[in-house]
Amino acid sequence: MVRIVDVAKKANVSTATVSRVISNSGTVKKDTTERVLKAIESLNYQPNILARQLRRSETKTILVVVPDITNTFFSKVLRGIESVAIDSGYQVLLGDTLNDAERESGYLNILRQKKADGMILLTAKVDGQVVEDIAKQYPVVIACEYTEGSEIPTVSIDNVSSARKAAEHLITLGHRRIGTITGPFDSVLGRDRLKGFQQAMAQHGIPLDSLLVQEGDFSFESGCNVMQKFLALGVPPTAIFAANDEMAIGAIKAIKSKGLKVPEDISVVGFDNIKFASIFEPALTTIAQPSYEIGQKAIELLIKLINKDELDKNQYILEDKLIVRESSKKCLS
Amino acid sequence: MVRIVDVAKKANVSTATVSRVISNSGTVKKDTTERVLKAIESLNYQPNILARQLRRSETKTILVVVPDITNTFFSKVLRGIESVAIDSGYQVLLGDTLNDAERESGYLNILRQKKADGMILLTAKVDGQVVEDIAKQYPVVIACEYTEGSEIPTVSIDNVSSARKAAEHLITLGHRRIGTITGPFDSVLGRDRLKGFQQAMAQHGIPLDSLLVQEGDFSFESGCNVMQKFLALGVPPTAIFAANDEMAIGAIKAIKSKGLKVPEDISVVGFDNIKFASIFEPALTTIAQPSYEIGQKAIELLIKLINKDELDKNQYILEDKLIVRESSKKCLS
DNA sequence: GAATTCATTGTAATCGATTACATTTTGAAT
DNA sequence: ATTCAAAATGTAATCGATTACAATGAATTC
Repeated sequence: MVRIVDVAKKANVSTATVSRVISNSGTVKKDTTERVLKAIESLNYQPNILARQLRRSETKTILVVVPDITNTFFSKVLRGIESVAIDSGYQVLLGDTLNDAERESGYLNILRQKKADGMILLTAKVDGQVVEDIAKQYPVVIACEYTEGSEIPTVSIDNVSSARKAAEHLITLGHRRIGTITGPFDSVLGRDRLKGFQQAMAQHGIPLDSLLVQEGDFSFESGCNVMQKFLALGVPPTAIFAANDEMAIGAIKAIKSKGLKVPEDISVVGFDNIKFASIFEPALTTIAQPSYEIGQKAIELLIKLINKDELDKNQYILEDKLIVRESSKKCLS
Repeated sequence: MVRIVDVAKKANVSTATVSRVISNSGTVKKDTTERVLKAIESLNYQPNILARQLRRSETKTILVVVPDITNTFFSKVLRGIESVAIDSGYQVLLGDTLNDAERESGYLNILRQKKADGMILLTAKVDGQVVEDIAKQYPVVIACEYTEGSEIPTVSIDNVSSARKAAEHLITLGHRRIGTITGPFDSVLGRDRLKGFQQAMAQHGIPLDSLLVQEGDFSFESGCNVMQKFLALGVPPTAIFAANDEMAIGAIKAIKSKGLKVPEDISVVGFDNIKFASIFEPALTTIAQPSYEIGQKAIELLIKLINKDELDKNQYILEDKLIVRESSKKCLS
């Protein structure tokens, strides 16, 4: 292995000078620089990043904790994160929690052990206090989710108002008996989207039927299962608001397999606008989150935190958008 | 920051002893161990991984280079990799190349700089020789793709025979005029799947119409575009073999938008069996790759390489499976 | 009781780059 | 030619854990 001393020897300078050349400090004479560069080239020298990291105590790595990497919403956020990261000289360490709180907390140690300079959480299942504590000591940004009263910088859409918007869309179409497949109650996301749904219903004076509020876990399967329960009710809902697209698609599959049609018999609205939402048939009416941009903004904030720059604010709310496609329609009954 | 010397001082031992306790060397007396553990606990000490890495010159990190993280096939492979990695004490550094060769080669430096102990490539767009050279110096495993005559360990299915199987399925159904949407010709994957297709046609004595072989880039959009070209032909094909599911779904969308039906008018077969293949309508006939297992096997091999264990063989071919669903049907014309 | 072995612990070198501080060189000013 | 500041370079400490080697002490053997 070629070390900095080897380069120094070859170029007939000290290691300090070589290091200066590498880091472009600008204090090295032109011909010395050239000599060093030539030596680096001829030895095919690559600085040992570990040594640099130890000395500078920085890793140029950030940890991204994702609940489900196979969900294209998250993978798009991740892509936004990664591309800004690379351009800023950072690498991305991946943590896929499989929606498991224990696994999630395991990843927190990576920060404590200084294996990453900061962390972006795309999920927050573990105890809020634990995250708060970590965030006091290390740079942390939460994306997608948002915790009230927290000091941790956040990038997300306004989930409550988006969910309200989605529900209002259905109400405006004349639906009254609306079922909702929520996200897990132990996630803020799940709770917020339910809250928005409830607000819309309340504002239009529609009483809430607790049978029509069922918890899902953001998976296709859970959407399917919950919908089957709805369909088994004496009076099934005429419309469904699902807290994400995967569950919405699951619900539609369940509806279809009962011989019913979407949107003719039951309207369905999803959330996220994953890649597949527009491809699926019927194309899904959904709330479009600016996934890529959420990722970009999150990493920008994180890098500012790492550099101890001031943030102008703590909570960045990006614009969402209701995209009306084929899966929702006027209520006929 | 708490250092090992702080713990040593508090427990009244040397740093060596603390280190021994941490690494479970088993040579430390019971009550000393307890004393050290207590000190670690009370100081809330976490070893600085950077220092350990430098000293041991290992990072316990592996780099995974993916062509497209939003493709659920790759994210499932990635998930397989990550779960085995975590269980073996490794972390995953993510490299999303966006199908760009330049970006891909940028990631290779991570290995050279010792920021990862090894690498798994889920793509290989860069010059084969470059990869070969890297693989001579560092542990590298290629998954999904496979290069003939290479020394680099590989995990994949037999793409040629799988593609042949898919094409034969269509031929057996009576199709003769079969179009294929290939992967990019600069990827082995694209070439291998085309080769399988050609073999099947040749074996059944069906002459190849070069108009019916069109290059795609594995994206939904390219599937759509190529299909439109096929449909504009004087005699369009009665069946399509697409080199991955995303393109197959794109093709089906194009077919439907012309007012034609799948499989009644045109049969379509895909490749990969992504999450969405069974959900889409018509459910996609496709080749199922054991994505999760490919990931697991790849990381197992890589860890063996890192530990300089012997591999019993260099190329692991996993079982694929033709899954016949709704998108393919007997040829009527 | 001396010699030997083994278990336990300590001392200090080491990984390789960075950088504070020290020293030398350069060039301008007088 | 001398002085002095600025520029360029060098020396050596440093980051924090690991580990080769050394040292100590206890147990065992003869």
